[in-house]
Amino acid sequence: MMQQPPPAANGSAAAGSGDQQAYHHHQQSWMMQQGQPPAGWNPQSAPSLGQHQQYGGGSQTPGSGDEIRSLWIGDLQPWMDETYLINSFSITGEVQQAKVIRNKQSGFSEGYGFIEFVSHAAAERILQTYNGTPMPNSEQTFKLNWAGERRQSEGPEHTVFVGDLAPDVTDYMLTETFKAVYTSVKGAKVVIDRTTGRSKGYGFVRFGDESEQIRAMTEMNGQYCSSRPMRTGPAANKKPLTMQQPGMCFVNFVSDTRV
DNA sequence: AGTGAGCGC
Repeated sequence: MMQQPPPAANGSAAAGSGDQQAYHHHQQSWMMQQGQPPAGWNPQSAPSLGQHQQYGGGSQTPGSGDEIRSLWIGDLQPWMDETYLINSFSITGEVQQAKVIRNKQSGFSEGYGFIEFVSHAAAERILQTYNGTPMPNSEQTFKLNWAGERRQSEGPEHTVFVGDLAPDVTDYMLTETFKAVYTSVKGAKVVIDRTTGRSKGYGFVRFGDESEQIRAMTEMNGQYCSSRPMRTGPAANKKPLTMQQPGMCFVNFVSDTRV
């Protein structure tokens, strides 16, 4: 059944063990090029049907086996496979295996996956260190979270839609642009086309404070982020907080003033 | 161009 994993996979772990806090160099890579597959990427051999590759060994099961050692990772581009994920964290020497979830029919990546580390502590360290930092060979940043959880539910949030974004605007830039003005900003997300890896030119900013959200919709309209003025407006809420009666259409709280 | 979306395909 389970044979020894390829030596190469474990080799990196061995090499990286020891004291390695040199995780990454966190730079603002706003100026990076649009995400492109690395040179080695071969589109012809893209989806390998039926092959679920897992790298690294699960041989060493340290200490308490019930603790969560896996992280969920999202915003993956089609060319980001298990090897890419392993390599992304191999410097830590703490990654054990990675799995990209693929569509069974097409074999294409679903855009997310799971990475297992040697321990809960290791996984937590990686989560803290890497989340939100630039991914190798990509303009995107790591989107990590604990496996087994649903999306982070940080309570009720108030969201503003932001359009007309310049192509280089990242989550970080958008977040900071609003944070500079509004203290309750929880984060921002620029919508990325998963197939191209490029920004769709719009995104969302989440506020903890509703009054700030309301203000931001008008105050930030026309303000610059990167090279272009933004356009702000109410965000259509696709995840209703409560069940609503079917067929019953609730009031529009905000008049649609976007043009 | 224009209202994301992500837990084991």
